[in-house]
Amino acid sequence: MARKRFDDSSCSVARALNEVGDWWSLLVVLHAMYGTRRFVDFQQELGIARNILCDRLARLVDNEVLKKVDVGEHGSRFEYRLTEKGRDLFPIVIALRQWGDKWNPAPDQPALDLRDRATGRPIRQVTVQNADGDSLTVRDVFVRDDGESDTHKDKKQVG
Amino acid sequence: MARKRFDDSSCSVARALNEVGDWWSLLVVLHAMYGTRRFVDFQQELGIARNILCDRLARLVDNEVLKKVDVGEHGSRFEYRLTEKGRDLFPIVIALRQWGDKWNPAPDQPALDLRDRATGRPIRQVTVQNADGDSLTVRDVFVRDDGESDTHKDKKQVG
DNA sequence: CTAATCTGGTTTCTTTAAGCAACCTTATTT
DNA sequence: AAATAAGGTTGCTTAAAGAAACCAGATTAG
Repeated sequence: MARKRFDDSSCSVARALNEVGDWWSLLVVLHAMYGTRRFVDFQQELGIARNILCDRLARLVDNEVLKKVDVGEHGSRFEYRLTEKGRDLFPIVIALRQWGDKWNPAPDQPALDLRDRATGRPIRQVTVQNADGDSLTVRDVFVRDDGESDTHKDKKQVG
Repeated sequence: MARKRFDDSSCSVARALNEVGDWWSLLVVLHAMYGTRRFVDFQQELGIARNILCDRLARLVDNEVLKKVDVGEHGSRFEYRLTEKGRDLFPIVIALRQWGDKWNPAPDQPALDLRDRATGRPIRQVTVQNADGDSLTVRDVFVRDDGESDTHKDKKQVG
């Protein structure tokens, strides 16, 4: 597995995937959102190998998605907490969850029922929206070229 | 790399990552959204090894994210097109792009300027919203337990 | 009509990462 | 004082990723 790196890619999706796009990283972030903070807890909840967890935590800390906090009464006790950058992954995690619930629902259990703490009402489906808040599909969006004026040329479709 | 599978995981995020959570799959989907449909085009645009591309395309087809269309005049010409399930990954891809643009902006190029085809105005930041359309953070959301009544117990924080 | 090229792969080989288990060090608990 | 817990590290095995060569059927060029 000589993984290809995307650090230098001009595509921000590729660069994002470089930081959180492997099998474990987003799950670590997800569990951090659930409230998990300790090495052993991540390890047990995820069933991840310890050396891999070490590596992932270190990379997430390097990338400033997590921060390692010395919470040791006398050292040697740590917590991994989400940074703002990490918390900003929230829409991505939720969108993934909703996509999974929609297209690969668990055979038995119902989907997690996520709600607004303030009102107790369910959250909305995560969507891409225009300035008015209307949901958009792939086909409704185009890439505006760098110096594009008001005349529309061929509008490229895009993700 | 004896990768761990999450097919059977009760967590829909894990199951989603099982389908599109590896380094290449989401990039293939992204380029499909850009309009790419042919094997060679994916290969050149992504710089992916051909055998890996084969594998990823096959898996995405298996998972019904893509469909393989025989567009051959006399066979032996194929296109890979997004299914509805695949197109439904749009918010995830856009959220990833926005996250990448925000936290790891490309040194030189500006971020892609995505706009609503109908109005020409920029799209919004993808967020998690409550029923009224207000944006929510991790802390604003909780998991409602299965048979939870109206009395609130400990509301678990969640992603 | 033949040779070159394109498309969509498959095969082989090498490198590297994932997984597992054992071990280790510094607290803290019993 | 011995046992346990936290947070790793080390070494080994397995499996996946990458590179490059090869291949067969269709198309195009000469």
